[in-house]
Amino acid sequence: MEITRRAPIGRPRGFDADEALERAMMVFWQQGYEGASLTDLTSAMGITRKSMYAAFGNKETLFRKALERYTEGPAAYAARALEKPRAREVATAFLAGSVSTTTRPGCPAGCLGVQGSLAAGDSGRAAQDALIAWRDDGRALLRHRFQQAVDEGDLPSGADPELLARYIMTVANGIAVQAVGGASRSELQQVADAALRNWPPV
Amino acid sequence: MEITRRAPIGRPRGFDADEALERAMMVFWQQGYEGASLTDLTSAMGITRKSMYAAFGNKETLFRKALERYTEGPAAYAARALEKPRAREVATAFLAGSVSTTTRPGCPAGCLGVQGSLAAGDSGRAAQDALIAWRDDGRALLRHRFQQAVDEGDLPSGADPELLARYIMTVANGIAVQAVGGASRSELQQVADAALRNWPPV
DNA sequence: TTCTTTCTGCACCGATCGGTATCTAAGTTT
DNA sequence: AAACTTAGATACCGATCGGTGCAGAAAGAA
Repeated sequence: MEITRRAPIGRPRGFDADEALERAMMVFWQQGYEGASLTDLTSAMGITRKSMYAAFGNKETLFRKALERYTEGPAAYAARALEKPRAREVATAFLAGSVSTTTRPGCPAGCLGVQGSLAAGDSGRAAQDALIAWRDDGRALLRHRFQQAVDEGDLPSGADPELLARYIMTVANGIAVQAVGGASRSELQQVADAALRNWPPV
Repeated sequence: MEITRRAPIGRPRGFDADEALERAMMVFWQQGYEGASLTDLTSAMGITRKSMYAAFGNKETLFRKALERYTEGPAAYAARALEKPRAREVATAFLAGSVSTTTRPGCPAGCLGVQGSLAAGDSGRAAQDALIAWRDDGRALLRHRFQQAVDEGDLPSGADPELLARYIMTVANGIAVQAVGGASRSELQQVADAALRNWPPV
């Protein structure tokens, strides 16, 4: 069985697909799905329409790939937060990550997972649904993590993991909206601190 | 001086401008500024493009008038909340109003002041700025109200009106995002209750 | 009646949308 | 060298965008 990975026949791609995807992610992050035109995207990516279609399919699949990259890049704070040993640290790290990612210098303000997912015309409905599912996934991960904390005695047995997860997600979403409105990192960190002040004691 | 309000010359308008504006508000509420096309708007309003332009100017002024109507209609809970005698009641009523307005049956989920204000292409930037200013206004009103509460001794002297206002606004914005994602009214009211659990005692 | 204004309805404007087609040139395989 | 694939550039597709122009009818004021 030949498993040698041979190079594909033909002229190799002349651009770095990862870097192009990174640039596309930034455009979607700032302008949302519908607000980002193909002209915006391809000129930021430094490639032609044809190359974009050959490499990524179409605008919608490009968006989905950009969202994946966002999850593993700027939004990786979420996965890291979930690994903290204590539920309180999970919540604290999640909100702190949300604050720093939505206010990172050199990146668009706000959260790609929230931008442009609220209102949409017909053409953006699929992207809107994808982002709603994305946020639901994040909330489910938090819920499972908090359930685990209850099982371990890390949270009081009366604590409601579903509610706690929704609460944290709500504050994080609000932080993203505030960031687009120009709120500074320190202002939002104060809000995050305030939101955690009523965290259930062990 | 003649102040008699005489009827304007010419054929009178054949539709109810208030009702047409109400319908337009609903479309903007659901689809955002850019996501709402003139075809969507005028067909919901039941009038032609020409009539719309004659009555409201253009799409942008129509949006601004719809936003005013929203402020005085569905979002009037904010003004009512500010009149409560105690700061705690202000915060409670503000969040409760936010929950009920973003999940009202027969109306789009979410908040017109948040929808479509996060991401925008070039054509939607003016509307985006208008909505950011709208949210800033709301936050300023809360801040002043909480400052007054501090002055009256209704809040502890160490309380930070700026932070409290931003905190409440952040939670309300997050509630709006959650509502678009399909969260129910009771789920969001629980979140609002949780957010107020750490309100400063008198 | 005459004037004025807005009505409805439809065609139309230039611009942009997402997406393709076509060309030549270039690089890597067999 | 032959086969293959991609790159870049440009022009184009039908559809839709926000916004107008024009026609004729309708209704109130002069």
